[in-house]
Amino acid sequence: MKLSARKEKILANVVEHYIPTGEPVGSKALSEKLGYSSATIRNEMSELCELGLLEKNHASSGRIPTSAGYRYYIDNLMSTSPLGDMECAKLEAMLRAGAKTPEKILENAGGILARLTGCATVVTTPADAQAKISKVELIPASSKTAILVLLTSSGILKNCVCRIDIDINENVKDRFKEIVDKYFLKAKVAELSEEMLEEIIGALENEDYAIKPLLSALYELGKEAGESKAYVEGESNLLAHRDAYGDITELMQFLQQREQLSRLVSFQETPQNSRMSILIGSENYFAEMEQSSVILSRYAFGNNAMGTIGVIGPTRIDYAKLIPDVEYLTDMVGRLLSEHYSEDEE
Amino acid sequence: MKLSARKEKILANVVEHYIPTGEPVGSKALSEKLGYSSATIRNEMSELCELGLLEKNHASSGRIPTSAGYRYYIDNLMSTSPLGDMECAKLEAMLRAGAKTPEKILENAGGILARLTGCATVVTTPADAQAKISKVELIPASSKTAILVLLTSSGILKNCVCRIDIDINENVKDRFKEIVDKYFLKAKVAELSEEMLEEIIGALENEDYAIKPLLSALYELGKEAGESKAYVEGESNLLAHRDAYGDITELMQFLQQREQLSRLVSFQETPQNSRMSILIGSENYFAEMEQSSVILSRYAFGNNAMGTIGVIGPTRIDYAKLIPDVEYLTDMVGRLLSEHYSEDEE
DNA sequence: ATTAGCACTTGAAGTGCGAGAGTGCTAACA
DNA sequence: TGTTAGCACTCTCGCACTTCAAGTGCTAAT
Repeated sequence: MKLSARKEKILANVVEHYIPTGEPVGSKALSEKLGYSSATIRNEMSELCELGLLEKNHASSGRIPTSAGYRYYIDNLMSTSPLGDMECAKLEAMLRAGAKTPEKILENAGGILARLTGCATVVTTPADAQAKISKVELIPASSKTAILVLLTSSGILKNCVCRIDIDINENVKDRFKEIVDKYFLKAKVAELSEEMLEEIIGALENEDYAIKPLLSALYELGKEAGESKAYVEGESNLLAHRDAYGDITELMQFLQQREQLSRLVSFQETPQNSRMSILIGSENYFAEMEQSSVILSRYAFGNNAMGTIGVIGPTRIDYAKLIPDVEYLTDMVGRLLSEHYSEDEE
Repeated sequence: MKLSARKEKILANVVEHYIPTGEPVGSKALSEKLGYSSATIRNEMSELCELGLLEKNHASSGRIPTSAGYRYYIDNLMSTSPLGDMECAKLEAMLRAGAKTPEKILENAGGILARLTGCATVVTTPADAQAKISKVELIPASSKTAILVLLTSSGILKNCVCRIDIDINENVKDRFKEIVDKYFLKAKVAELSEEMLEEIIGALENEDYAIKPLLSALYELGKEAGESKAYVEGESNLLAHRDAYGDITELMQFLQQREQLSRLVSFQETPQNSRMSILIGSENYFAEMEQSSVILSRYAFGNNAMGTIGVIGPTRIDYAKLIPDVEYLTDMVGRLLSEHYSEDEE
């Protein structure tokens, strides 16, 4: 669908007026700005309504953009400008300030983005379903407690504490190492399965049966390394945009369900071509997100591991400003994480 | 302060009527219920107002309890009944379901309590400032990355990934172990200080200087083990109680600041006698919490480590129901964590 | 000490009305 | 044929006004 130049001008003006003010825009205001009479504008707007790009709140009020309207605007009309050097430097400094561990980098990034944009942000932990288990360590912490550490080929590291009911002596360690070498090492995390775990446990000899908890825990760690987990930050920022929502309670409740969020984010990953993904209002799969837009971008580090960072706000968020913000922050996060994990460069 | 039996009856009835309905209660309703004439009730209520236990929203509407009113009610008039066996069993099952790691136990408990109470919950990680560092492990993960593990005498375990710019060979390990043994092992985490860290780093010989990041990271881990961190769950539940708040935005924003929350919770720890702590409305130190109440309880496990679990809701929450809920859940969490960590029993 | 009665206060809810913004449609115009 | 002017119509919003119910404080009687 290609609009006439004049329709595009009108659409762009409606969007750009509506986003900051939240007020429906009428024909008169545009007529002054664009030099056509209000009647002409009205005719054009009426057609834009029929095309599904604009809509009215009630029979007689100004027009506001529909999801499709925003979509057309973003894809064809909007121009974004990259962040200024000053701002980049400031963000980088903030991001580096608390960057002691990968978890903190992500948490920090979410918080910074939330403050920067005044919206809620979602951050997912890095994961790579294609990664292979490259290292497993078992460290006795006390006589019957051990720490299990797992490292994948893409640089993802997971660990947990595990309790078993026997002494962790050399024998146990050896037996564990044997099983790990045979079944877990070099295995793709995506290919770990309940069945496989049960098979391994089933094959345990009697005296080795006590190490079952270790194997279960290891399996869990592997699974975790393959699946990214979503965290939300700055939800309360959305309360400031309450006027853009009918009832904001639904949305807030939705944002507290991590599994749902993971799905929300993973849905975006289908378009393989671009790193950015924008879903506007009704484009979102979830009914609770109908009045919201999501701007997502992927970060990557190490060998193929990646996660997502994004903002969630009302459909009338300032796309032109937020898109570069999100983009820059994901870049930085990827870079910081690489610095943390990489072995060879730097 | 001791009230007459009749005043107590009136106060109790006001509180018990106001909590579920949220409506100010007038003299007429009480007169029917208590058998005194409305005028008598009015006189008594007027005195309760002067005592600061009741107040009016506006010159001519029913009375509602003040913070002091709730306080008197809770301390002297309220009776709580323990949870039923059925409910206990259900909660225990839910809690055990996802209880694979200590972190998950806590997260899970927060979520369960939030759903159970319809309020926000706050959970702090276990910490013990008096604990000593009992074990430190350094595990090379790749040529220049290592995992650092720290265990305290009270059973708290912390770990992180650390990157240094030299190969982690036997030499480095030995040197690190030497320093750990000398300065960190058996040290109280509360006594770790920046100065001490700088002193240690200052004393490094040239060739050892590269292990500085390891020492910094270790210091951070020790600090973390001594300080508990607060997490909130179920904030969106508070939106359902919006009518109990003027503007809920302030509160929501407050709940997102982890440092503030830690303070909110640590303030409660002063009364050493009891495990439970209830702060009502203006009893809270923070202005943002003026319209909220907090019910906190401590869990403990292992050797002296403890944390807090609690609910946050409007001042007119159902104390009689929530107090046993919180109590039971903290007990369970303590027990579950003990099962995870304990070495000797079970 | 308790109660009945009465005047008064206050907020909530409903009504009516006019202003303002904006639309759709028709007819005139270049 | 595309554009514009004009007009009747619609809808929201704020304001003033009324009414109603609930509840109070106070005084006087019991």
